[in-house]
Amino acid sequence: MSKKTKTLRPKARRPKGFEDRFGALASAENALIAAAAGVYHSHGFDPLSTSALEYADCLGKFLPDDDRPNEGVFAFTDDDDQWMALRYDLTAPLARFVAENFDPLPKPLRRFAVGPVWRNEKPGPGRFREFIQIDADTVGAPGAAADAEMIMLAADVMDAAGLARGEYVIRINNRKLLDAILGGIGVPQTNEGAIQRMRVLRAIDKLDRLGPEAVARLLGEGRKDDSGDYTKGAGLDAKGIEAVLAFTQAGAGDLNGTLRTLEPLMGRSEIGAQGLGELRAIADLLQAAGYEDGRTVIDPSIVRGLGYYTGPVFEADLRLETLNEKGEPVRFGSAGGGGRYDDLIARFRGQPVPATGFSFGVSRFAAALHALGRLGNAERGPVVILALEGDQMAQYFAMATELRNAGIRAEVYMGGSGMKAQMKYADKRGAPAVVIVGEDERTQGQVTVKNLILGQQMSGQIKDNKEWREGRPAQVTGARSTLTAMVADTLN
RNA sequence: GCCGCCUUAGCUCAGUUGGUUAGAGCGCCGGUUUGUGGAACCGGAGGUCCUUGGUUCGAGACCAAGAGGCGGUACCA
Repeated sequence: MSKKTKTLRPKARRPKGFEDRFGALASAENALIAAAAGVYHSHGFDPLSTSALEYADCLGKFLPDDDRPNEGVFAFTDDDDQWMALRYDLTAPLARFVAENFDPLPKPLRRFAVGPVWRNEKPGPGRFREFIQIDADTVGAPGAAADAEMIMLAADVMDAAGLARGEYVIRINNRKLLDAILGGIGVPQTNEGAIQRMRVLRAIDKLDRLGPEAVARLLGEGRKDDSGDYTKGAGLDAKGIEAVLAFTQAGAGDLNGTLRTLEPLMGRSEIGAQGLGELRAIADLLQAAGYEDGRTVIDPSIVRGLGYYTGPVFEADLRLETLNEKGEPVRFGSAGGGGRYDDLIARFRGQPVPATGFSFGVSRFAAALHALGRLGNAERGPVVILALEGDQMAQYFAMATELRNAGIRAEVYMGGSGMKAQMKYADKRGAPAVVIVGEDERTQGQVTVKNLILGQQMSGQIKDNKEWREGRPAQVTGARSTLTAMVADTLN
């Protein structure tokens, strides 16, 4: 044996895009989930929990000919060689659930769901490989009223999440309008046309980030970005590019104004008229319900990335500019979105089942709040009961129980360190107060309660070390029987 | 995936044209204070200078490759 044997230890590290959340961020996520769930539940949606894993084909991907179903999902083969995949959203599992249990379910089915979803993509600010979504969906409701409700729900969730008016906007569009435009400029209803249509959607999706000039190139031949990377375009001709861009820029302040601007662009297209009619119906309902106060706009440049949408789509955007540590603006993407997906369940059943929903991106929203400096301080810590005498633990536990029964968050110090370390611990935990019962107090039937917040304020004024040490500021001693009252008093 | 920038203590960063013992601030730990956190003073611990290879008498510094991070771009059903 050599003098020094090197111990091989695993390096503690975290996979990229899988975030630990602790303290204020974790509390914020929990609060957002509770707020959104409250909104959904109050609207009559019932909770549904489904598993993290699904069969890959049920999630809507075709099996691969080689080793993985798709780059975008985490997948592996089960013992029986079936492809399993972690869910990448909550909508596909809903479709599977509905198709599997169709007959006994009430229709329309109104359910909400919350949980982590996983996507194997490159992480970035507000983009994770594991993140929490909370969705509400109505299945079996064909009318525009169901879409309008989803949009109002989205606004309600933004309100419940603590945003003020003007800090967010719900942008609404309809996939059918774009279909009409594309039909008008000769994009065929073939496989090739579908690819072209997808490219157009992706190009439009980049409008806010790259601007109309770059998007025009993406709609046409293609674009070379600053890094020299080339992106193949959708191959539209000049007229087509102009038509698409004109469409995306047709947004005008209010709902009615935008609809009037859009009308002539649709020409005689039947699908266009249908899309306009749906938007009109949604707009009327939003106006009647008072949601047209800047919270909702029709914005033809909103397309949403997902391919399964068939009609109205919408997106909840933060209007606050977020900056990173260097003061540079950061794009977080939308805080939530949704739309109508009438064909998703038909995939399983063969007959159309109309559905519409909204998904709130909890993790991204919390990350944005964090970047905005809106999370505030971590939750205030518990009252800490110092464990000064090892044989008195039962008494300390009894005190903690008394405090809890009075609705006060409290804990007994569980470490093995001395009084000074216990005080430091309480400080680091953000404890508002500590309860001190040592031999002195115990033998006299008393307790000491120290107000850590007041003590901290007072420490700023005291210059002399001895003075603040011996002065024992911000603490009171009283009879053991008055513990709860003393602590409650300190907390006020 | 492609392009660019970056990598020195727990964190933020210094580190002269390559020169011998690698620094600061903050944080952490301890002491002043063996029953008192937070101010102050004093002290201490903590480094594979990302890794490997090369150039050199000599590399934290120069070169190459790799890894990781950040940003952009693509993908995002």
